[in-house]
Amino acid sequence: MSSYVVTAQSLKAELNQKGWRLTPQREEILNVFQTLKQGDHLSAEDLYDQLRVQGSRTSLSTIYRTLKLMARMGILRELELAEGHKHYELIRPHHHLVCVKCNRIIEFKSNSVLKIGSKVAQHEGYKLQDCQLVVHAVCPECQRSLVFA
Amino acid sequence: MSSYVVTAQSLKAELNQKGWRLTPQREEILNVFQTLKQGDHLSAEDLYDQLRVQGSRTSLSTIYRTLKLMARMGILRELELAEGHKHYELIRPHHHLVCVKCNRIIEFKSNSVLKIGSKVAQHEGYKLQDCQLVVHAVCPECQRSLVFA
DNA sequence: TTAAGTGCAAAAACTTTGCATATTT
DNA sequence: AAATATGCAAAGTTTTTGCACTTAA
Repeated sequence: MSSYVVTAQSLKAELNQKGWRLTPQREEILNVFQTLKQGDHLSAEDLYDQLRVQGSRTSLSTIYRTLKLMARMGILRELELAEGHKHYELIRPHHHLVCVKCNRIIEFKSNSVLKIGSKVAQHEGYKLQDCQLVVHAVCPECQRSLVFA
Repeated sequence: MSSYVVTAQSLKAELNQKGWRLTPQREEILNVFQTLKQGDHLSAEDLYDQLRVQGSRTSLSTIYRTLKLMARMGILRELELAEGHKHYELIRPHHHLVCVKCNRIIEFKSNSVLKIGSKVAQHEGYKLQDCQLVVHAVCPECQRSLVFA
């Protein structure tokens, strides 16, 4: 998977190779994801707000376009862990344990899962881009609470 | 995972236990999923159309409400495999290999994945509800085509 | 009987698009 | 210079909600 280390440089190279361009907006967006702490993911709106805080004037349209582009390129992973809208994060090999009641998320790693994903992809002649296990479960606190018990 | 065999009866029991009700609409919706062939998933709109064909007058509102309810109960699995809207299917232990370019989907099984999921959940004190691996990759046809190459 | 569920229509939330302008290559 | 990208505003989709009426338990 090519995306373990994406830099503005490598992004530019990859874009140019396809006749596309590295714009300040795309670079800013990549930068936000790169400086995000592990386990965080952003929605389009989150990203918009964050960029505003940094003084950027990038529009929501551009954000949506860029998010989709980078997801297609295999740089960002699109997540639908909780209710509502999509979230994005840089593709890194890790997985999610999500509480179906309170949406709390624990991140974990597993080489075995990656191996299984690679094997399946290879078996079908697919070229692997990302491999993500989502475990839905009820966290200890929610098991004790009576809400939706 | 309790949902391997959901029947109208067991659904009614589970609902009543929480002070909720089994309505004709909920039963119809469950029935559509039960008669769906393996590998199929429905969006809210799909389900609405299908119910219409069968002569049901169930509203879209009710469909959305029921889908969300059954997903929370651990009967349905919420999927966000392709672009656009959510899809739903009965929870069965299986996984998805998705082409990131054409969205073609191959379904596969893996006991190892389930084992990993169970172990992680248990380790954190979570009560397992569902465990799903999604492998994103490029299918052979799309590797050959030049679109987004 | 009565609390939960439904349908409708309206609103909200999220995402995409057309077009004129600005920018990378 | 030429084609791609952006911003804006408008439109499109998908999902949620308020409320009066209905219905399962």
